[in-house]
Amino acid sequence: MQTTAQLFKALSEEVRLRIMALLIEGELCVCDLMVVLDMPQSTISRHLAYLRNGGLVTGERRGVWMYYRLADGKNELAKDLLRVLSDHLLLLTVIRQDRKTLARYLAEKKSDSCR
Amino acid sequence: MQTTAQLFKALSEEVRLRIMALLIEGELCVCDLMVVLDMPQSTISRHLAYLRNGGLVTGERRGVWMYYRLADGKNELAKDLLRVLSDHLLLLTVIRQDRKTLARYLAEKKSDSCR
DNA sequence: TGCCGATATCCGGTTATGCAGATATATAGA
DNA sequence: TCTATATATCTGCATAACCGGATATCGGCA
Repeated sequence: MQTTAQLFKALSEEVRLRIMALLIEGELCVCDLMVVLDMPQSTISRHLAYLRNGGLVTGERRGVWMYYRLADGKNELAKDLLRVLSDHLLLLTVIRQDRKTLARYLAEKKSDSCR
Repeated sequence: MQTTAQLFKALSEEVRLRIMALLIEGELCVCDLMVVLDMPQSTISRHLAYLRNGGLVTGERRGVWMYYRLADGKNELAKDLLRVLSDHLLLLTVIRQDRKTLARYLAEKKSDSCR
């Protein structure tokens, strides 16, 4: 119950929805998100912590970088919500814009480096 | 976008999830919810306002009483979420307990009166 | 019109959450 | 071990949301 409310709370914030939408495309590290969303590192990191606690994303350290991806965990509700949500998010202007920014950024970015 | 986040925020609170679960059974007035949830009127009313603003429920005045029901509105996301959510809520202990309390209360309650 | 009960909104106090800069932790490489 | 970089957490402050009691609004009825 507590957990269910927490799951919704994790999704109740614009920045976090934008992060979720970007992660639908595939895993990203914190510095990728900083660039695409143009926000300070501490802000990104704290929002990721919310999503992590809500069981929506998982982080994996790979060398210096933390890569985040959508959680494909045991949480049935999270999975169902994500399916419904992703269809919806793709219709929104902000999200489409973010995706374009991400694509442009990934194209320029040297592989293996984060800058 | 704003609206999407607001929708999740409306569902990010235990009391509001409990209200939603009770309304799945059918429409209820504020005083019904006061009895079942055992909370002061102002609290119930304010939570209903959140749900109303999120487009999740609608209220209809009938005489002195306001009856609330799940919104079957134009909001596609809300509809999808509700479908997913209701399956999930029925598994939770708190929700099952509330339903029992509601059933007992409705059985005793004189029809047409609110007490 | 005037009263009463049902509901919505206001008030104040407390707690949670937002942000951004500062600091701590962890890893890679010299 | 020392340094540099990436990320997480802490700090301080502003805003929003919680709660419950008090007050305002609205409909029904005399």
